Amino acid sequence: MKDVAQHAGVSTATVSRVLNGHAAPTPETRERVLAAIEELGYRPNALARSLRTTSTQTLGLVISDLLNPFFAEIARAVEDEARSHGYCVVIGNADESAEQEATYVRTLLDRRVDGLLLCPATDDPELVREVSAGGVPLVLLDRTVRGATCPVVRADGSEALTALARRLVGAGHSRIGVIAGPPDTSTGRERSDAFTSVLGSAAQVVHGDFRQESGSQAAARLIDDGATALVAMDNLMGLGALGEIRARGLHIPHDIALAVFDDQPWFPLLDPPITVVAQPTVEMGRAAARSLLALINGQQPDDVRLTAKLVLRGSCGEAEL
Amino acid sequence: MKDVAQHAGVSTATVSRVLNGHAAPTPETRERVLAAIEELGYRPNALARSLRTTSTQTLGLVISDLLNPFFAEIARAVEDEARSHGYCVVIGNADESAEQEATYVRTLLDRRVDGLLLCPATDDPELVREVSAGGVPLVLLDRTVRGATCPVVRADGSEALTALARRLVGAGHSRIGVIAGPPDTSTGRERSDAFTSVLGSAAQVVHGDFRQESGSQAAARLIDDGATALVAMDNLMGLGALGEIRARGLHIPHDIALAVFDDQPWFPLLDPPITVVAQPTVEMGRAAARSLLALINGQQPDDVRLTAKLVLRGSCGEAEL
DNA sequence: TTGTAAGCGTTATCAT
DNA sequence: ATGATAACGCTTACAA
Repeated sequence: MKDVAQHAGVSTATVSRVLNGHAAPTPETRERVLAAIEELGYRPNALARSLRTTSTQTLGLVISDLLNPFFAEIARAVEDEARSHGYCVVIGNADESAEQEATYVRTLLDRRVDGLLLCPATDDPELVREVSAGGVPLVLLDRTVRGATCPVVRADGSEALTALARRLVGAGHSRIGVIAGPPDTSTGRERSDAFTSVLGSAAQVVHGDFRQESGSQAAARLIDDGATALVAMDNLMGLGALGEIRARGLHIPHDIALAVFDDQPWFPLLDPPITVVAQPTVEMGRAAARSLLALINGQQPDDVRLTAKLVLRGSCGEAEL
Repeated sequence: MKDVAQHAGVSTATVSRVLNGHAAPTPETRERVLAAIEELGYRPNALARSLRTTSTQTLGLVISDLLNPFFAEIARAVEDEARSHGYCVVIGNADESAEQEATYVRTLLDRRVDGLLLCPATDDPELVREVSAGGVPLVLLDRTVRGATCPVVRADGSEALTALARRLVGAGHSRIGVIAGPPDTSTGRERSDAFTSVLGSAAQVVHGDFRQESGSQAAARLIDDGATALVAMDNLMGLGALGEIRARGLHIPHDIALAVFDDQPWFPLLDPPITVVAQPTVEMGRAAARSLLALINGQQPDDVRLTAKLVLRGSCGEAEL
């Protein structure tokens, strides 16, 4: 910057003014400075700028699992929305581990992100408290924590799930296996509760960890126990369940019905196509980013509750109904 | 930091020494400083530290498309490797757009990442030159550019592709449709070349853009032109091709054979399972991160060339061979 | 309109 | 072993 200033025959203050679009500099000096910048290939140091202004124009996003297409879509939407407001997004991948999540949150805070988007790995409000204590704007995404005091953006699947439950019962299923998420996550509990509340003793619940392997194992147990329908509460566990069904040579929906929470681009391509509860991922991501930006700008955004939709495709024997 | 210093009755210099694990401070003072840090909940400002040390302990990763599971896996591997060396990764999503890619690269450079991992959107060496001119360590991943002067990490699929081509010809296919990537990307050209070189006039090539929609369109054209086998040169275009095949009610492999470059967890679950050329994504990501770290440490890592493997599963009529 | 200079939170040099 | 102090590259009163 000093070089640029010298080159243009001005002070660094003037260079800074030109850089920041201040009204002050004359068109002439602006011209000269711009020329010098061009010639020297000067690029401002964002670190120094941030140190001075205490604003990084950066949002932190800590997600549970980058390999989960659900979160990948969300990350993409967050990024799009943030970019359109001149913000950058730094993504942290927690891998469904509470420790790694905490590590990432702290790293991002240390780097002074202007705000944080968090998909909490567990219910524990401790980490959220820590962030809030630091005074950093925070929005929870997809999942919430006990007694959350910050805005939350999520999708409500209860209606779709009860509709699905009724449908399965109507189709004659009396032993329905639920592959649920961890009981210490809000989505893990809520989805399972919404679904089973209609079912009573017809439902049998096995908890997984939102990953493929746990889906296979849960499916195996439930099938062994005589389930005639399986509902996986997240797409990765759904993938695992599907694998187990195939491995056993069972036919969908004749031998066993299957439905999955979260849609995937390839679900319609299976035979039969998979019935799902689809979350509005893009809208969730965008809404979360908007809420966070509002918070950063001193507003108090409300919680956002979008609704997930049941998409019937045939894997629950819809054709026969 | 000043507060911590006061609290502990020392200077900020000593606090810094404790923080950075210098040998100097006595166990006693160290103790006092640590206590003060704890009590005040002090966290060092990474921006200030970086400004001073000119090291951010951060790697930049600019990938073509976060929604592409291939890149998501790579990102994950890069992050794992980087973390194990105490580095953070900032991911930029270029969306297969050269402009957005350039924007991200510049943003990351402005934030003074210690090194950059780039999956170039096109062949154009301009951006690479820009980075190199800035003296920032750079490693190319998956794709290369014309006359690249920096280390490149990629997978070689030519052997697998020629084996696949021979197999298809042996199975009697004389009209083989190739859904290739953009001709201005190294992977787009190389894969298509490797595959068609064995085929001669039996191959018909249509270029897509590495995304699902272009895969459907290319498949439609090729099928209309009488192709009896389709090979998609990336998993997203493969997904599109599969959709088109299903939409037309064609049966794999009887009506048409299909193979895809890049494996996916759900490919084995289709009926028949999809034959693929599988890239070692995790190793690619890790190798790239390692090369970059080596570069940062002043070494001169060699190019890394891993090999992709042909996985026969049935979608090319292997059972009948 | 422009320049001078202080300060953002660190680290590192040089004394002590 | 510890403490002043300058410096990192920038922004922003305040003065001119």
